[in-house]
This record gives sequence, structure tokens and C-alpha cells, in this order.
Amino acid sequence: MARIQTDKDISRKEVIIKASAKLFREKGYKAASMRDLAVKVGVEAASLYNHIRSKAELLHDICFDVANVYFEHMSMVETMDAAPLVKLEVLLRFHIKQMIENFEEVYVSDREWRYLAEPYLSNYQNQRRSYRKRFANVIQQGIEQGQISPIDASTAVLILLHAIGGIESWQRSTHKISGEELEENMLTILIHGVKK
Amino acid sequence: MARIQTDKDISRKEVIIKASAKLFREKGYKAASMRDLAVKVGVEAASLYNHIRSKAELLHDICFDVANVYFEHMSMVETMDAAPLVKLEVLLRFHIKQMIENFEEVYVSDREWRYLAEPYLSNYQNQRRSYRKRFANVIQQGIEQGQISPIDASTAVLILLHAIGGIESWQRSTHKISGEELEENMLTILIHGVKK
DNA sequence: CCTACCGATCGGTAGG
DNA sequence: CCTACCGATCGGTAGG
Repeated sequence: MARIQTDKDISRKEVIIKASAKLFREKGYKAASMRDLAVKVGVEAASLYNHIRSKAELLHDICFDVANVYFEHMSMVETMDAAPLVKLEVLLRFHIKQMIENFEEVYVSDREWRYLAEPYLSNYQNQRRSYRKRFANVIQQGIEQGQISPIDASTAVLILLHAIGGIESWQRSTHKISGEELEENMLTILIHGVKK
Repeated sequence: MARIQTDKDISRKEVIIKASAKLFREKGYKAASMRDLAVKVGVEAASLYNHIRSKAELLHDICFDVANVYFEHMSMVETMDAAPLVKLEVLLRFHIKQMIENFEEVYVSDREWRYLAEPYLSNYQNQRRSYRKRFANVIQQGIEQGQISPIDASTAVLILLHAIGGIESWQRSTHKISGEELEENMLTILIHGVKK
């Protein structure tokens, strides 16, 4: 039966996507079943399909929504009139903040994207590569301007982005230090590791 | 039918474990099927069960073998007659080397351990916590001796261990720089990030 | 080590 | 939004 997409559908869909992000984070995409999700949302499994097309669509929406947020932020940073080292700090603070405030979605987009179906998988991988290239360019400019140590920029990107993934362990722990403290500690360690 | 465990069984089992590590890394534990594994090993799925007890056992063996290697190394480092900063460097070089030389197993133990069944899951989590505590102690000693910046030691551990996970992206890429270069680059970035 | 097969669970659909 | 259900696939076993 054809359905008109109403406002209520949209908000209901958003609730389902949000719940799926939490579920995929907790159990992993493959191990999470639509019946698990239905319990979380409070309906029967079959009812979910009045709002979404498939399980794959949920993962797709999570991953590309997150990717878009990072891409837009990167474009903003690139047009900033600031030194590369400042830009790097802005990028790192943004990553840390996203990982703290938007944990479920960021975590899923980071660890479960490999279960995307083609052609989205290739698309996502390309976006990922492109983002890292632009991130490395900022570092490379910092090296050329003598603000950053002469390291391999690509390696630095790998280290920095993965290091931020460490927030996952903090999120799951008893939060012995606050988010602000965490951010400052991480920045101190990471920035002073690349600053000359 | 009862079977005597012969040398041939053991080596056959090791082949299966090795193949499963590669498979679990490529597809993820849940998405990898025993039929996938059988194809890799070159037998029918049912035949695998003459050598192993279950899929869960494979993951268990991979995770705990890796954990034991790290634990033994940590014990060795703790008895070293060296400055904390030197110990930290030894620990980091070991992690980097393991990630390069023993990639499939280390990656699986790092990313797929959550699919362990109880009571092994709790056991593994405890070992993990214990290892990180001992790692943090080395950093804390370095702080107290004035060799390492006054950062939160637990946060530093999270960053360092996760940063090394970045080697995964290097492993899957076209290896633009060598393993030695990667190791030196990572160490430069990480150590200089915690060195006062 | 293989053939044959089982019960459980999966994502998803039909129809109301 | 629910009941009822489907075909596919899963981990694993029996028996030879």
C-alpha cells in the first residue's frame, strides 16, 4: 500500500534511526537484529518497515549523516584565515566534541561502515579517503610553514583520528574525568606530539 | 566418536585458527560463517568440527593467545632496570611491531573480543583492564619522575593504544612507507606528545 | 573427511 | 501497527 510521507512518519523514522545507532553500537551491525530494534522502539518487527525500507538503509543513513557533518566542518576550516596549526587544533576539537556528544552515530559510522552495501560502500570509502587527504593537507602546510615537525602527514592523520577513537573507552567507563578535562588532556598529548 | 589428539590434529587446528583470524578480520566475527571458513581451509563445513569444538572456541583462542603475549611482555618490561620513559618506548615499539607482524590476530582480539561468550568475556575484560592499569602505572611513574608531562595517565593510555590501531589503515593501504618508517614516525609523534 | 540434515534465527512481505 | 508466514542462512550433529 502506498503511503504519503507525513511529518509523523519523519519523526518516527528519526526515532528508529536513533535507536538503531544505539543498538548497532552495542551489538554490532551484523549481530543486531530487527527484532532487537523493534523491542527498543516498542513495536513488532514487521511494523518497522512502515517507516524504513531495510536494515541496510539505517546503516546508510547513520554513516552518511555523520560523514556530511565532518565534510561541512572541514570545508569551513579550509576557508579559515588561520595558521595550519590552529586549523589542526580546530579539527581535533571538533572530532573530540562529536565523539562525546554524538557518540552512538559517530562510533557506528567509524566501526560498522564496512557492512554498507554497494554502491554506497565504495562511495563511503572514497569520501573517507578524501577527508583524510584534506586533513593531511592541513598538516602538510603546517610542516612547510615550520609549525609542525617534519613527520609523514598521512601517518599523523591515522594516529590522530584513531587516537580520538579512544574516547569510546572513556564513554563506556565511569567517566573518572569530565568531558572538558578529557578534551584538554587529549589535545595536550596530541598537539604537543606534532608541534615542533 | 572419541579421537586421540595427534600432532597432525594440532597443526591442522592451527591452520584453521590462522585462517579464522584472517576471515574474522576481513568480515567480522558475526558476519563470517563457518562455511566461509571451510572454503578457505579447503574442506566441507562439517569437517571443521573434527578439529575444533565451535566457532566461539576459535575467537577465544585468538583473543587469549594475543592477550598472553602482551601480558608476558608487560611483565618483562616491569622488571626492566630502566627509566619509565624508556619502558614506555619499549611498550609502544612492541605494540607497533605486533600490529605489523601479527596483524590479523591482533586486530581480531582488539575489535571482535566483544563477541566472546561468558565467562570468557568477563575474563577478557578484566585482563584488558588490568593491562591498561599496568600500562598507566608506567606512565604515572614517568610523570612523578618528571620525564613525562603531567597528563591524565589513563587518558594517555587510551590515546596511545588506540593510535597504534591506526596501523590497520596502513596495513590495508598500498604501504606508501615501510614498516620501519611507520614505526619511527609513530614513535616520534606519540613520544614527543608525552615527553616534557 | 563427506553427505545429509536439524532447529533456530535472520531480514523482509502479504494482507488486513 | 499487528498476525502470520516465507525462503535463506546460520552453527552444529549423526552416521559412516
